Amino acid sequence: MRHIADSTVRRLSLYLRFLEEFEARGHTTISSDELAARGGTTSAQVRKDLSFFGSFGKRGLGYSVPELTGRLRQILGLQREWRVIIIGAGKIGAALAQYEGFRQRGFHVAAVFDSDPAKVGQTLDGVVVRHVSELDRVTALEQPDIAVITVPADAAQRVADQVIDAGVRAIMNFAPIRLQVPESVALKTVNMALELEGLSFALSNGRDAELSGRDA
Amino acid sequence: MRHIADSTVRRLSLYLRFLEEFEARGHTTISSDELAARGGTTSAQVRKDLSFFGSFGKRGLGYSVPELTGRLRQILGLQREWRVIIIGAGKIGAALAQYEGFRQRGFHVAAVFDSDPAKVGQTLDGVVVRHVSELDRVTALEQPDIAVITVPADAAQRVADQVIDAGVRAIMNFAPIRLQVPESVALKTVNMALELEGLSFALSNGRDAELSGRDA
DNA sequence: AGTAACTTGTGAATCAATTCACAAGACAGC
DNA sequence: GCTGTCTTGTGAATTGATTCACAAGTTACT
Repeated sequence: MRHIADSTVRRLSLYLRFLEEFEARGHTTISSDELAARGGTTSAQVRKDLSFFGSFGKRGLGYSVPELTGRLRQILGLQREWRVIIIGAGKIGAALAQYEGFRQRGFHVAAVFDSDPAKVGQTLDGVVVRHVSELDRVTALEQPDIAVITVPADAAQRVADQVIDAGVRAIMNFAPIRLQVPESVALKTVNMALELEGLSFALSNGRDAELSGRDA
Repeated sequence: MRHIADSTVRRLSLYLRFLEEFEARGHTTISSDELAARGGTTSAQVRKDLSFFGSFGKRGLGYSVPELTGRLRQILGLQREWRVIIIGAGKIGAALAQYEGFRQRGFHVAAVFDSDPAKVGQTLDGVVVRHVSELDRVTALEQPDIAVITVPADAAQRVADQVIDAGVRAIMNFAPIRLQVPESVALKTVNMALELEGLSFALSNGRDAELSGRDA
């Protein structure tokens, strides 16, 4: 398969959301135009995004909502359940552990770890917080797919190395640091301060220096 | 000023971080090459990013660390303090209210709101949670610059309209929904589920369908 | 069966971002 | 002050993403 841009994958996720809404409302078909309007893009963009993966529509008719929903789930790998571990049970880690949006979409929080003995043993939405010393043992047992790192910046790289050694191939990093990971490991970093600075820039430089990012 | 890409602004924020590290270590000058290596990009990219705003370096020498630091702060609008309000004192709202990274970078949480009477009156890191019915009154008084929206999806648009009416010109949205805002309002949306689905895609499609996003 | 009204899928064209490559400036050593 | 070594700043070239535009299907209607 040829290279798929991150922006394309992000839009596919959005399309899936909208399709689920349409499905709930009983619509059985949808046009690229309707999907585009809902997602703030153009019909050509929608068709191009889908064309990377095949031809799912019928000319003159549009797309079957259930079929396209299924295809997108398949493309995005959402047909199976992914096992997630969270390392760092601070404010953000705890919030994520209890976030319903994850479970709903098939991301199962299999374990939560922290280095603070005061936090170990606490229960977050049914999952007990374990001490990080158990990380290797539990990881070997649970075979998690994704590690969410919500530890302080100075511990993040160490934790990343550890979970990669243990076989984790996808990391979502909330520490404000650029993690070094091998080519074979997928990495996404969410940095709140960076986002806020984007807003600060926009406010300071007016609407001419417009945001071209994820939001229109 | 001509249009500045979101990706450029994001990199400028990163350069600023690295400069602060270099400054702390006592370095007085830095080359575009060093900055690039630290940020996972190329020296040409660094110079091009900076060139949108002026010429801050000396040929043969590089950049003065304190000077470039100051320039970047100025460009990003970080010389002043920004007043932030958070609407929604749930898990994520509370975590953000107490996040040190904000304060450190000049983002001052001026007020937190929630609609749940049980939450109203609680204190988050020195800020009392107020009832949303006070939103208009407090906003008129405090004149916040940025609103962080951490309410459920079905309330997010209503809250956005309300703060925009009240004069807020930048919104950071954590609700999993596409907010409609006027051209003149800067908007950033952070959607955790979307990010996780990006990882799910990467895991399902191997390293060929590589992430081209913020992480290398 | 023929016509009109739709809508997809996709090469070609355009627009945007990144990388190349080099002239021009700055300093150090002699 | 001349030579050699750096490193910036920036047009030009390249690479990548989006938009255009239209042939090719599909259905509904007559």
